[in-house]
Amino acid sequence: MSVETHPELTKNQALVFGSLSDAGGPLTAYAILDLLRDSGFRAPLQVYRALDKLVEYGMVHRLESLNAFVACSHKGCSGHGTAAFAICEKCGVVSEFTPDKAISLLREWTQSEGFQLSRTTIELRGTCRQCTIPM
Amino acid sequence: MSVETHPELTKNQALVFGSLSDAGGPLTAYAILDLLRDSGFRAPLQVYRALDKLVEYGMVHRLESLNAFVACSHKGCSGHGTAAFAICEKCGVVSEFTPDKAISLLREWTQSEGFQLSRTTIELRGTCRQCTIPM
DNA sequence: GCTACATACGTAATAACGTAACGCCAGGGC
DNA sequence: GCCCTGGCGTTACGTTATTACGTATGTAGC
Repeated sequence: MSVETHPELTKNQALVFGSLSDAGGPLTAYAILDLLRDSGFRAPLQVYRALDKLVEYGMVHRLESLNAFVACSHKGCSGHGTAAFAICEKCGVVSEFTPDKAISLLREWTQSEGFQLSRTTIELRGTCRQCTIPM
Repeated sequence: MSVETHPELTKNQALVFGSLSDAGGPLTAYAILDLLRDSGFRAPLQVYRALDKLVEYGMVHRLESLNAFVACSHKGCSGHGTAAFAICEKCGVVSEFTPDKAISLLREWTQSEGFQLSRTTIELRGTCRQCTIPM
């Protein structure tokens, strides 16, 4: 896997990716739509189509437990292994990390079961350090 | 944690749990609502309220990536450690398992980050053994 | 008994999330 | 030119989840 830059993004894809990058955190599809109304977006499908591609390219992750999307924390990321997310329920901050060892244990289980793995979702909910005993 | 039976379920909770147990697989809240119309259910909230409690009791799991719910595979389950789910995208079968080692590795990460973990979601998407090369 | 509180419940309305179906247009291969 | 593909715009719709309000029932304190 190279450190290649993105496939050329279309205008809509670039706008959506820009919103997510600027936000620095998760946004729902409808929040993105609202942000991009001034840029000419009118319908959810415009957002979802762009998000589908961005997720496919590995530049954006979907947070299933939030119905939201977040730009991959690796700059200019063009795809890498499975990521996990820690989501603070107090402040909403999302931290992305790659628990390779845990993921390979999960992969071992799938192999022993004959399960062909295509996508892995790992999301941890809780309270981040900042929000516990904030003094 | 004892092998105690459930907290007494209310009528609605018992109906919802019954639907999920009988189904033997995941159901959406609205699918449950339809199944229970004859039992007097009229509105989504009746289902969601029961599901909230059942999830709290550990008797039902929510599958985030499916927006669906499934009865815990342990009979008379009254709560146990974090579970993971393998979801076959061909046949829809969901297998529950408990990857303790992977989970403790994730927990190690949260501890090193000072993240207070409250809930862990692990969902694997792919194709089950039955559905790969079905002959 | 009576009040205060908590929990479950029923209903209506609405918000939030996601998709199907249609048609248009631009670019590339041949 | 002709066909194919991919992205786009729009309308309408389907699915998932919650807010808000009112009622009923049980129980602890007095």
